[in-house]
Amino acid sequence: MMAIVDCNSFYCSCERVFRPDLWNKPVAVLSNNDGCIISRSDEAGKLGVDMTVPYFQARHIIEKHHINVFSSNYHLYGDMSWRVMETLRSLMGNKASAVEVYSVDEAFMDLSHIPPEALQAYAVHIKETVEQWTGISVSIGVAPTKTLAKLANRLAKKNKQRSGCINVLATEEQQRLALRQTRVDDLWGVGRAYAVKLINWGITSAWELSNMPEEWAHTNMGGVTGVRLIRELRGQPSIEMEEALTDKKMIATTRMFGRPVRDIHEIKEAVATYISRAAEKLRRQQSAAGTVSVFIVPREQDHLTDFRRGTAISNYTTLPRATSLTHELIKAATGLVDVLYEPGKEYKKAGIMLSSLVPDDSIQGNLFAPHAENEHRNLMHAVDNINFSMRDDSVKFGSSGMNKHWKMRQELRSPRYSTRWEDLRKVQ
DNA sequence: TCTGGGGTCCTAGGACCC
DNA sequence: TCTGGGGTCCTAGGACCC
Repeated sequence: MMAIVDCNSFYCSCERVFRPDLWNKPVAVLSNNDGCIISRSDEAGKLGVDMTVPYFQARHIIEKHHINVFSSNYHLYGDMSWRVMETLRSLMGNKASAVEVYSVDEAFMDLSHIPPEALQAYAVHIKETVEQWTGISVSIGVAPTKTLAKLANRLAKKNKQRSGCINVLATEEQQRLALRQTRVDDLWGVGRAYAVKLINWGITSAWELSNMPEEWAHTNMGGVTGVRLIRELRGQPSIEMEEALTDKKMIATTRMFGRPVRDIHEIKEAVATYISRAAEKLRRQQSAAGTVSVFIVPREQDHLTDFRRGTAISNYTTLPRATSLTHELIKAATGLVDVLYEPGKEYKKAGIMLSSLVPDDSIQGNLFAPHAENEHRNLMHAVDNINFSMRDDSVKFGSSGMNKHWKMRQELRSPRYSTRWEDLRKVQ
């Protein structure tokens, strides 16, 4: 059997761990740039704060009910996430393959060693341990496949009172009932596009979908992906547990600007800053990038297009040799800005992507490489160390700019309680 | 006025090869 | 007029996830 452990209103819960005065109070967390709501507590939900609505639209409700709002604080969430995952790993005896970290607030666990009659009690044990050790409350779904576990968890969250945030679908009877209660567009693996298709075909419940032939799924739902989905719904495991800690295949950094930008130098500063951040991640996993892509999004036509897909203008360069050196990557990226930028236009967003990642075998320096190259590597290493131990961006490249007028807004961020000494919570 | 930021996998189709 | 068959690799784009 498979379990999914999912933190409840994760970002809000993180904010509350260090603020007991907010327990049982409505809380909401904003996306980058204080753009929209990306997490809200149950209390805030009941007051009418919906997920993904723009902040400016929810603002009147927030002010009226004195809802506590925070800009996102990824240092805090990242650290709390690590604590939760470590707790799960230790519960599984630190067997690496038994816990798969699926996202910042979710993990799959392989419970095949637990006898069916003990699953419910074991799930309670997991929940209580995580809550006691980390202060974060979780919901748990248990079922024979990942897809059914996700479905079980959804139902558990929908009715927290009755379920106690735990739902075990051990028998076929329970699974069938759960499938009947779930709409097809609420399934893990069915997004907006497939939902429309399915409903047009008259398939509305997960149960109905699970009864469709595999060949049908193959032609109509993305080939093997659709077949896997159907099998998973029928209780045949078709999505395996994945290796923990695999290297990224691509690293991206993209941001909205805090205000529209028309100056090419500011765009280049932003791009250089994003590259620096991505290159740091690149070196952390000991990779080098063979391709650098850049995109910028003009402000015009805002209302004509889906703002997420936007009308990004993009281009990429294939480097003569894969590299992890920030200044080489910056040079390529700012060169692309020259190609993409049109004078007179206003831009609202920019982003970069590092791809064609390969292991950087020579990251330790290479005896036969030119002297200068090793110097560069040592420099990068030093910069990473300083920025890690002191403060972000203590040391940075001049091309990243000093003033950063384009920088995103983040006016309501909480302290980094658990990752910065100076932000440590004080107790009287 | 004000709408996030990462990622992954899969398929189709073109280029190219023998 | 009539013009094979099979394979691989790569890329763009669609779909999904949180």
